[in-house]
Amino acid sequence: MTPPGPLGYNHCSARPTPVPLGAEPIEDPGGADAMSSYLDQVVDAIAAVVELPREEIMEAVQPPPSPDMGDYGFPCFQLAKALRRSPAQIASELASQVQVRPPIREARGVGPYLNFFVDRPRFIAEVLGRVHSLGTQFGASDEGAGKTVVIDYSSPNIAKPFGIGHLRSTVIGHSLYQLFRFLGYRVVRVNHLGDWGTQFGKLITAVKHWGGGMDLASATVEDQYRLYVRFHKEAEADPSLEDEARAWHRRVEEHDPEARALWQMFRDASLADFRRMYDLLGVDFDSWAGESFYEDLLDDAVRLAFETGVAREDQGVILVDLSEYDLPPCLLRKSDGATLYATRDLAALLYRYRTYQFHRVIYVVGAPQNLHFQQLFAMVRKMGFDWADRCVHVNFGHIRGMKSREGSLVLLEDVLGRSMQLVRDIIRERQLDVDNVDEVARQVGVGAIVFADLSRRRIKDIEFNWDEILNFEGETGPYVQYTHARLCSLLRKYGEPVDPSADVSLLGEPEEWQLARTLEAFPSAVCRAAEQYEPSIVSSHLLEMAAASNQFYQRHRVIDPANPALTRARVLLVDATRRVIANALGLLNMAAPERM
RNA sequence: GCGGCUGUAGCUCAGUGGAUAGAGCAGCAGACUUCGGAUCUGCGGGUCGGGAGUUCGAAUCUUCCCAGCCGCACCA
Repeated sequence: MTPPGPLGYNHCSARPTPVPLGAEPIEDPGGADAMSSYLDQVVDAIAAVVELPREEIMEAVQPPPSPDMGDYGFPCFQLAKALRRSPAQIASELASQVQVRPPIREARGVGPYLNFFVDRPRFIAEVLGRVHSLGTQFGASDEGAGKTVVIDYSSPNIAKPFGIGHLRSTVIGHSLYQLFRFLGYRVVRVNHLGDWGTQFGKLITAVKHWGGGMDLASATVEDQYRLYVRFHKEAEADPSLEDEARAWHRRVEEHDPEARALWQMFRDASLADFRRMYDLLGVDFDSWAGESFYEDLLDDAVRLAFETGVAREDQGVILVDLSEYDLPPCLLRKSDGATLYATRDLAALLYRYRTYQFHRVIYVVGAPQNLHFQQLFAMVRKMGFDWADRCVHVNFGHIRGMKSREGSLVLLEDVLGRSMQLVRDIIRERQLDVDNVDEVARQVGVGAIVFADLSRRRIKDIEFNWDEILNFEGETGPYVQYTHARLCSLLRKYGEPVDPSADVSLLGEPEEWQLARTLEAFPSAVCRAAEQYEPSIVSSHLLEMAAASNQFYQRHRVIDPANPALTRARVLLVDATRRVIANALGLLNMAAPERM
């Protein structure tokens, strides 16, 4: 389906009023594009000499491939066609015509491009001043004030243990929570637990058949999982087991005491296990209203579907015809009277709108359920609710190489455990100066797994690979965290307070300029990430900042007793970098340890 | 069969219609006798799945193929 448009942001395209010359540290509580005034000035300069709408110029201006070619570039191909002269000729003519005034320092024709150089010291001063004054709020905004976003994520089927496959929804959803909160939205985190349905009937059937000697009260999730796998194995030979499972599920729905007690037991055991994993991940929810929560609302939902004239009875089932949306019909009640996944999701969606009056509801659920959500949203639209277009399915590719029904599930607990152990090993082998080893092992070990997941665009499938996920070098979570820790170490060594009034015009090295530019671009990366519901935009920007930081660090000495002024300026840059990296890590729900 | 997603270096992936398609991993060769080597530098490696079209300009947009994955009413 076509996702609804962005949340009506004006954040990313907003043009704050240009900063007057000599302005003091910029006050912008919104924290929007700090330097868009530079782009504005460039566009103004072009607009004054070219017969093109401002918006078109804005669209066309882009950064040149190399910093020594300029800071902003305007391609002249289009003009060449209209003016019947070569683009290169036009570019150099325009270069001599445009008004060059601060903060633009120079305009130059570079081949077919009209390139601009800005006042870099001033640019750097503004970025660093802004980061210093806004701190953890650099990149944040209040565009979401008064708006509520409901995010449904993680939402595991708790008849199975927490597998690595569940991780994607959990970390993408939690990152979106951080992003939207950062942009000022009120965010309601909902874990729509899959604690209902035939899968529990299967577990009950399995325990009835093969769980004779099992101590049900102390059964672990692993025991449950063995039952689950065994059920699917046996059901291949004996399909009547499936009927039995459906019957047990119906008895749960009908409040049969025995069925209910068994269901409750399985649910409690699973939930305890899941909570342990959430604690490890640092993930929490505002609502744990799972499918069972909507039990009493199912009849109402089906009734409403009837009353609005969208549902009808057909051959013993209740369904909603969606042919007008080119979608297959959606079943709300089976012929045995039991409800389905779609029924519960419909009830949940209606409940959520009533309860939260959301500006947007986001479902972070795998791409295999694309059709399901198209049907769900089409159903509420057909029921006449105009908020149907505020519902978004944020889908993602699945993790391949595991089949939970066959028992080849990779458990999240094992992955996190091995990752954390690896961190401990590294700390011991390298004799690193870390006193809280367990805490750092958790931060870095978990961070590695989380980052691996969030650093790819969410739609892509992931092939699970131990070697790859346990590699901490290159474009990885530990790499970024290490960069941060090393900057912190540098500041510790410096030992004095950071001086926000340091003379940053001394920062003339290419690596310093490059680093400042990546810091400046952070707020707009945050915007794009939220607009596209795509945390990987934050992670790839984070990698850029880390790379720029490491290149700077490698080539230039920061603390130089012989040059205190330069030291102060570089310390300010280092401090700003460490702050922005920490902000970005926070948006990915990763810790920023100061030593590791 | 119908629909959707994906296809870029050996592998994993970036890539606003614009300048010489970039990173990391793996491989090889290197780095400051002082700020942390989980770092940095260099080298090799590309029919951007294929064809056609639109455009001054296409990895990017349109269309037709091909391949892989996913989905298509009594599972979730």
